[in-house]
Amino acid sequence: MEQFLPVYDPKEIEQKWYEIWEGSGLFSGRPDRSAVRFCITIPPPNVTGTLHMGHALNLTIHDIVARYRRMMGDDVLIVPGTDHAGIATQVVVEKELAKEGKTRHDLGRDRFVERVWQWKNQYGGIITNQMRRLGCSFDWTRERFTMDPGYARAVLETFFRLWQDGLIYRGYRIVNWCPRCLTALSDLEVERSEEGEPGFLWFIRYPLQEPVNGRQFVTVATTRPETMLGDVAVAVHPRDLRYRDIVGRIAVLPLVGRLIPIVADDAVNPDFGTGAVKVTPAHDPADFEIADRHRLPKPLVMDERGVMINVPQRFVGRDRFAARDEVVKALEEAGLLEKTEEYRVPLGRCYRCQTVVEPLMSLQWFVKMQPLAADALQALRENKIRYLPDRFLRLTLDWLENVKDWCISRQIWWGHRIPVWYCIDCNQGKWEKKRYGGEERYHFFEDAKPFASLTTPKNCPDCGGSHLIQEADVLDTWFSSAIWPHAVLGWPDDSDDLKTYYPTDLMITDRGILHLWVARMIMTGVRFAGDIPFRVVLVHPTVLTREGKRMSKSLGTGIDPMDLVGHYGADGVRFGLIVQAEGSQDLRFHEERLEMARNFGKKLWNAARFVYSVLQSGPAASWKETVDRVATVAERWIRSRCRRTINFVHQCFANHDLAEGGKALYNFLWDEFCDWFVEISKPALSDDRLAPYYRSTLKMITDVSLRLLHPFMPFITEELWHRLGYPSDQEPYLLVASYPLLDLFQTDEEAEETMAFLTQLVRTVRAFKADLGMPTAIIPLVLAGDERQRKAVEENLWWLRFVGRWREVQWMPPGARLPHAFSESVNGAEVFFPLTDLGDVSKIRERLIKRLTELEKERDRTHSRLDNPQFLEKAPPQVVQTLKERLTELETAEQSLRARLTALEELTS
RNA sequence: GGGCGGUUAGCUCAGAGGGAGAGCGCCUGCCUUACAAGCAGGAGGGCGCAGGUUCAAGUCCUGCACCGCCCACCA
Repeated sequence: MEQFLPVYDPKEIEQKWYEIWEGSGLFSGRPDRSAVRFCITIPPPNVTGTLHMGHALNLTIHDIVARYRRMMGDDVLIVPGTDHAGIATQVVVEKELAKEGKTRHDLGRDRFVERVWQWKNQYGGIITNQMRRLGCSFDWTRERFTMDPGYARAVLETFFRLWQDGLIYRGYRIVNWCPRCLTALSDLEVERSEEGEPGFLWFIRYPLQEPVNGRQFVTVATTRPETMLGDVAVAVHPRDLRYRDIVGRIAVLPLVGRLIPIVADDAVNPDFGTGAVKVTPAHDPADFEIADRHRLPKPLVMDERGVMINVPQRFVGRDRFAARDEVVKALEEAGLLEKTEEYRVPLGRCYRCQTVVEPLMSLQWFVKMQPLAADALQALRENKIRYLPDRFLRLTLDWLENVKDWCISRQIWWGHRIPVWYCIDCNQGKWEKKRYGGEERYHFFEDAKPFASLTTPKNCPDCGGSHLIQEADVLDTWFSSAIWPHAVLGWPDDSDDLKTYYPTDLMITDRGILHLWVARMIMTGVRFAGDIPFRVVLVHPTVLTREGKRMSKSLGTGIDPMDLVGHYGADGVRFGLIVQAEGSQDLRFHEERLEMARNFGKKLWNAARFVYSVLQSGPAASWKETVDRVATVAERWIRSRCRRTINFVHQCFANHDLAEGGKALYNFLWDEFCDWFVEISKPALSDDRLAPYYRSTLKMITDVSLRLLHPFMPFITEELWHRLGYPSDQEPYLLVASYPLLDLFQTDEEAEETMAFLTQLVRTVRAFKADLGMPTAIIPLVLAGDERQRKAVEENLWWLRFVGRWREVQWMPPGARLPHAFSESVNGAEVFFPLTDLGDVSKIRERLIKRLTELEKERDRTHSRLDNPQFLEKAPPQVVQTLKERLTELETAEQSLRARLTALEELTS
């Protein structure tokens, strides 16, 4: 056994153990072993990132579960990895370039992508090292990155199969466009605030070409007047009587002079604004559909940067917001602005850079979602995947039932380039060279014919020509993460890992990415890997600030978990976080909880130090000898309590209720083991007849406790386990030691009952002394009670005197009273304090009176319930019975309380 | 606009039909030979509001209020 360090220093032990563990290879999955498999693929964080509190909680849950299963003997595989996070990473590197006064276009595509790789190689390890610092026992030999060659192959394969199944198409649609990132975004990548953002609703008069029944113009309302330059119609509801006579007539588009029809369309809400709406197909999704229905053109009036194009000279080249002001001004000048109202505008913002997203018509790639959603829906309806809490299943079903096609193309450079090529020769007249974002490139029209290929083709499959141009766009990052579980296990190859570990057991995630990611994994898993990707989706709380706000770096409300690890140790952060993650409630993070966890660590350390010194001080009996003999009540009690704790913790793991499990261990170790058993063991250890057995019990309970706690606090438990000399050839590390099972100890009702009586006795005496201001005094006692109680006290007097600071105890028969003494009753037994001078008894009197009032209240309540004939008639007899017993108890307690009060008065008068 | 959560001690949260709980914080006393990041004792609650069901309601039902999340093209 090593020498024991005097103080607990997390820093010293955490790094050491992680290196030893990782070096031991015990984190690795072992398909060759015959064991129950347990596999999780972690949600890969962005390579660009550093860990935030949400990750810390997520990873802690992963690792607690992983360590538990490993100790239960399973073949555990937790696959870690990172996501290339297309836009996010590109934005970071672009910012770096900006500092050098460059843009990505200065470098060009290839050099820029190279630069991102450099950046990834330099900083990509930060976040995985942070996982290590947290203690995550993941299989780093299987670490994956979503742009690794193998993974890229899986991504392309997925695209290719979708292509072959006819689920990929290209076309003009209104997409969410970020004019800063210069790319399309999926609906899920756009953030919208609940109540919109402050803005205006402008009412614009569109003159009619010819007056109708005296009407000169039609007024439309809009929040985006600049888009009117691209209007192709005015629409009204077909049954709107106000406008019935102008439907089919022609209006003159102000500022432009274009003649546009007035059409009737169901999509118009007659109750909004004036009931007449301008139709701008290229810049509004609803208008796009109206235009389709009425065969109207779709002119673009804004380019990819949000700059006005194809508009009258006055507005050309203006930014969209400047153009807005200018259009309003021009309308005012023309006397066509009827009025302006303040209005909250529902705006979307880019989830990466917070720029206001522009609905913009552009040529994009889409996945037809319905067939994929159908696959997922079927699996979910067959209850193949359990959601915890299960309400999230409903949410997912709703989303899948209403899913819309997925825009998967992104106009950025960092990502998986879409494996589609165009033949220049076959597509004559269907392309042009175009400057795009400062870069010259081929632009293929909607009717150009591309082909998909898994490898870079040399020749056109149709004409054999070699003038091939690859699609410039890359795939949405979520396209590649959608295949994560099977792809990291080796798909599309039929690898050993895939065969062994797929479907995985758990998906542990925040609810924020339930659709963005989890639902899509189910779709691709079912379709391409032939089965659901995971059996259980565990949705954990979202970590909020203590005020209940979102944690975010930009708001300055984020907390760096690594700072916390520095302060409280990884064990402290893990434990402090997990006990806060109760239920499915969001978690308002309180650092005080980490303090609690750190204190717990120190408590554990000191308890172990005590056990260590005890084991040094003399021989321990074997465990067999210890249990085979007639043991003391305290030993039987701690074994019984320990068994209940083991049972409870297993249940908690089964229910994925880790907070409860952690708290149960905290309570067992602190309240029962440290506060009682360790104290009781002190006098036992100075008794030669008991010492060897108590050494043995302390050793055993400590061993079991460290095992139980290891998943939650891996470092300190491993360290203590070694310092106390528990490792063996079969169990070299606590990491792979067996998790305690129920058959280790037996429950012992009798011992628990006796101990409840004895500890209550001790507490009562302590409270009495505290009230008198003499807590450390050693006082004599006289007890009155039945034979069992007398026997219990006498057999345990050796420790009762120590922990309770009693002097001597005299015994009287039950019911007997010691005259001129104050008394308290405990479980029907009576404790007398034969003190000649009680001193100041005001506190005692106060307490007695308070308790009496409470008793009276409860007695009255109980009484009136028992007086109620309906209650007696309808309530289950058992309930009535226990209530009757309760009443008797209350009455006795009240009597003795009154007697005690009287005695107190007599004593002090 | 629709949907889903939440409202219990000063704070963060458990409790899901029959005697209101934990941690932290607070008060009092203790440097008791593992531990003052500790030990011992204690105070503190109309369980959001209003109805209803029931012998019995934090607990079930209805409505309302406030907080938070998700979804939706209402310009």
